[in-house]
Amino acid sequence: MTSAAETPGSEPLPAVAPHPAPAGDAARPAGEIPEATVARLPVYLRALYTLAERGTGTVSSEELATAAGVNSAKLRKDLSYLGSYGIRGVGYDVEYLVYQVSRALGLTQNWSVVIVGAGNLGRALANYGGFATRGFRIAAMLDSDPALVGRQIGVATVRPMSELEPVITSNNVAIGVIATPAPAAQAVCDRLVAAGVTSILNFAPLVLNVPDGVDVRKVDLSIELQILAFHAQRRVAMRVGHDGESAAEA
Amino acid sequence: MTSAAETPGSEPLPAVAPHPAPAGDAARPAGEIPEATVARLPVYLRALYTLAERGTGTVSSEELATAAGVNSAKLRKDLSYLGSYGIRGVGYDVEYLVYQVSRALGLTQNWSVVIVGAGNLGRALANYGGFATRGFRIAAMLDSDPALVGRQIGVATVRPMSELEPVITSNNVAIGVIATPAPAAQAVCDRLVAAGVTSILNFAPLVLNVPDGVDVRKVDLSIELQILAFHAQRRVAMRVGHDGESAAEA
DNA sequence: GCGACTTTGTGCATTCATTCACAAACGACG
DNA sequence: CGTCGTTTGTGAATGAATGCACAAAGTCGC
Repeated sequence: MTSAAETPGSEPLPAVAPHPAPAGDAARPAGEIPEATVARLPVYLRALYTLAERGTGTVSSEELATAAGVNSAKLRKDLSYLGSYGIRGVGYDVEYLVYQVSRALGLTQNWSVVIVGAGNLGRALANYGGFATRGFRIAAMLDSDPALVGRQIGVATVRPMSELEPVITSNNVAIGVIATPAPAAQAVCDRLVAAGVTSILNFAPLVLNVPDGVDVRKVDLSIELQILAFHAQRRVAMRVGHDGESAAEA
Repeated sequence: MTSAAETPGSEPLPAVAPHPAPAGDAARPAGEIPEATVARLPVYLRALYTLAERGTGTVSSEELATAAGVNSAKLRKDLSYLGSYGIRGVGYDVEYLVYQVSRALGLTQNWSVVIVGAGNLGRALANYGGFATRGFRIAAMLDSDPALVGRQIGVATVRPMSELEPVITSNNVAIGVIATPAPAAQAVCDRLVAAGVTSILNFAPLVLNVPDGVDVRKVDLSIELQILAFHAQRRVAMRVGHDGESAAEA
């Protein structure tokens, strides 16, 4: 009973439906998925992949929520923005939900990515397996350091910065990853944007300036650590405060 | 980043509060700082450091907000949670505000950090300058691979996993960074928690299970890319919809 | 075919976050 | 010393996200 979870009854469930929308599930309410939901969909997707590998055919919102670390009402509401893909009394078909979430996230098409900066971080990214398996292809890896150019890193070979524009246009690259030191990042960003990149993932510790229509997300180790420090500090302060006064409740 | 920028000159400005509030008291105005604000404080802090290096003495909420990429009302409200540290008609004293934000975030004390996993990512972290300059000290770097043990990476030498517990207790480590492959992460996490770590920064692509009282933040490349893909897809869909082709829905 | 049981999807209340808009506070200047 | 322009700090309004609680919709046993 691992697979064989075809949609019961009427709908034949197309394995892959790139463009055309089947009349049945076109019930996207208004097309608008809240940002907070979008941020959680990849987490659900990963949990679903894990379940699928384990051979699970269907999963309840409760189980999936636990696996994803959220509460079940939130998960159901999140999924409801994509459509009504569960079966009451049963749960969600894992494979079908994988497809629907992937489609909602835009992962049914392949995305080409360039990574700029082949330092430690760039290398870590290039070697990170999670890229290819989710529909992201590293079109090129670039660095301004001649000593690095030509080196093979993961599946990519480091190329000189001069190839940035041609690589982007010829591969139709929409996503750029900036893994350079901070001083170089804005200039790199400008070149990416000028070459047509509209989505940027920035690892350099600064605020990038981009024109409207360009989407930037940042990943910043230092910021995450500082947030942790804040909570750690507060924990300590609370403990001291409670111990100092009489502990009312334990 | 050398913090030894020359003093702005206008004011001597001691390390503690000048006029408004008495020095170093623990009397936080109203205690609770919203989570969203905490997440932005490090951004402000970095912008402030940049301004300080440039020799700027005071900054208005408008300027600082621009530098940090937020709107000025939000910035003022955020800062107001820390106290009333601006001067009306003038702005904020940069150095003073650096101190206040640092204190709010708990960065006036030093935090010891262990990094588990000396692969590409772990190495990138160890070489990342942003650690030491913000009050974070790498107490140790650990890896289970004997081939890596003993290698010098940045300021740290890779040690065997067996030293995890002693290092944590003897250095009073409160923060652990997990930069291992996903399959190893939960076990590492359990050991960190058992050894007394209460704050964890997780780079492994899975949801960690921790007891109450332990704070986990995750950084996930794959998730960020997927969020970018979602928006990129929507941009394309909108453009197509406008041009006339009817593949917009679903 | 029917009732008991399970689980989804969602209306609603509540909490959290953002933004507006303005009075109060400040320096400058004559 | 009073007026003027500037900028903060914050009530109040708006908007987004969360979580509860339950009806609707399904399965399963008999």
